[in-house]
Amino acid sequence: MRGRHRRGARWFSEHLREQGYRYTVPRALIIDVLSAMPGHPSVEEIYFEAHKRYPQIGLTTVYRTLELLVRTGVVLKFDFGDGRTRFEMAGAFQGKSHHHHLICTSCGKIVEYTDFIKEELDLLKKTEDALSKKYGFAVKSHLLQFYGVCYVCLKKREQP
Amino acid sequence: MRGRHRRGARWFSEHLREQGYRYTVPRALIIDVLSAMPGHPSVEEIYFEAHKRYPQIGLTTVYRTLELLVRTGVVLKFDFGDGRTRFEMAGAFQGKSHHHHLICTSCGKIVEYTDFIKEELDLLKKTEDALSKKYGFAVKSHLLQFYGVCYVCLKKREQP
DNA sequence: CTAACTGCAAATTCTTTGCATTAGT
DNA sequence: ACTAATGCAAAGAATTTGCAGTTAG
Repeated sequence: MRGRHRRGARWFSEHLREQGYRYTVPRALIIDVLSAMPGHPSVEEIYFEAHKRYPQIGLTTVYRTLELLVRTGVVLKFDFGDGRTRFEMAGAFQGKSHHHHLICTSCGKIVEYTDFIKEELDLLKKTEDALSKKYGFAVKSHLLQFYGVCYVCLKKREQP
Repeated sequence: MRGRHRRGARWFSEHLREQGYRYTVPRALIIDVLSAMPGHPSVEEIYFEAHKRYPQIGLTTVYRTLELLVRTGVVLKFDFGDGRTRFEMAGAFQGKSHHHHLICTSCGKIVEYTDFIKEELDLLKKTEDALSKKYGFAVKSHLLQFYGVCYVCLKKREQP
């Protein structure tokens, strides 16, 4: 894997331009910052990092930029149920492959798994096609998450 | 299907009691109201309906009760991306079978589909087992949603 | 009886909007 | 230059919390 698909600033610039958007300093920065952040940062966390490098950035801009990047397919948006929206670069822009999430409903721990993904993706693709046909939808994406209790929390419950 | 699995007040009463909770008037009412509501009502909508029959109910109680019912597996909770949390009775309590959702990101229309579900559930079950083993999680549930643009919105886009 | 539950009001938290200013192309 | 994008302050919306009074078991 190792960044094989990583995209440079040039690519993002063109990607945005093509869709009629400008490639601005805050946008470049947010892409850069998010690409370097592990896990699934919230708006606040992204703002915090961006602010370190460019103190005049506003929280509003972070909100608006993330919304734009999600809309143009550069960033993925998740709700893991902790009350804040979380983000990550779409796989292809980070050298990561497509993955799904396993969420501990007790402590919030998130595991990204890629095992078993191939079979899942095949079935999801098949389902997408069938749904498109049957309901006349242009299906664009899917969300698959598993919820449970992680081993740490399981142990805590046994002997509290 | 036809309510084959529908549960009566007695069942809910015992279900809550077993877990150490009381079966109160507001709780009974919310279960009743939600069971009768089609689609995926928000907290406000559930409150509105409940309020008709029992005007002294408070919005806070609706929030707290739904949280409780979700926690005890009676109700399912969804985020379809419109900024409010949405709910429905878990399939078995409504005579509905397990289903997934197809969401129009343009107008918010939700389609519940049950086609292909059997195959999906088989694979999801298999994945749950594998994830449980590999990551030591006790997997409790999953969420699968498809996003796209419905035919109405597709048409609007062609000729605006 | 008495601990759990309720309802109100106030507080919090996340997110969006309006608008004057700045900056990309 | 011309318009999209930004940043600030203020508004808005959903959800949570504190607490005194009520109710189920």
